[in-house]
Amino acid sequence: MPEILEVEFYRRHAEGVLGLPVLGVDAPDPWYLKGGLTAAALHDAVVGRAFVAARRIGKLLLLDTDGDGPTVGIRFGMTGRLVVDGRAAIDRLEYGSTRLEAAWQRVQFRFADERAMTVDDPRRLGGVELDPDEGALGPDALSLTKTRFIAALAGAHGPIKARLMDQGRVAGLGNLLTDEAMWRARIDPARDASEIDVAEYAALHRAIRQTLRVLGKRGGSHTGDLHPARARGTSCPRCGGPLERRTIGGRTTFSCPRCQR
DNA sequence: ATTGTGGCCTGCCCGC
DNA sequence: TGCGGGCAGGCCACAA
Repeated sequence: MPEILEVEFYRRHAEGVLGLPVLGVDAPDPWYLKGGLTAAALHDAVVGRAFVAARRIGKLLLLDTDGDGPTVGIRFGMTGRLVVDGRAAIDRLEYGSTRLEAAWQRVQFRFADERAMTVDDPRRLGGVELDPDEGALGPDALSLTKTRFIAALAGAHGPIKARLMDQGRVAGLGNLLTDEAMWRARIDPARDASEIDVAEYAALHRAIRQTLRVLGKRGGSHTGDLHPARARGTSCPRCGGPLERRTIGGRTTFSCPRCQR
């Protein structure tokens, strides 16, 4: 699913249409428009303008328009893809589909010469809104310093994994990346955040940085060392011991009870 | 205020 | 071969 790495690929993909005046907007699915946005309002807000910057905070893609125009915020849920001129930024999406069905097009921005940027989302778990609340998100995981990471988790309670996936504390980590980082840091995802000491938070920060760097190079959040073992009855790729499958923070969690303490 | 839970959505996969 | 049920999880509303 799109986690921070995939959305960063989408962001770079979106840079291909910067500066092009928007000629038209299609938004056939009202459910996909969030924060009271309507297809007519979206049309009025962006047609005649150009996107001038493609930013990203965590999993939220932000497209700034020129002049005093609004910022278009796009969330991709777990199956959303960004298609520019008929080409997807990512071919394979875990739990998604490789197909591009016309019925899955939720929002499309059209430019001259038949060019277009489309949000394609079979399961409709994503959404588009104008001027999203950027302040509700914590520091971005791809540019996260150790100091800001520790500050972001200060005072947190509950399973550490749930807090890492809390976008208000750290923005960008989803289920797969969090499991991979916790496995690399050798910390039990069920432990209470308030009982993790500073040295462990430093190790966790290093593991997050490493996970994002390595999996980013490999091509996405589904390329982790732990990922092939995300099935019942599998063993730890490090120690060979049996992996544990639990629900933590409402999400399916794989961890190694021998390696992770 | 912060954390926990359920539901949304629908393609896909497994078992019968 | 077809079909039904379970599963996937990012995000939000709501509860505690």
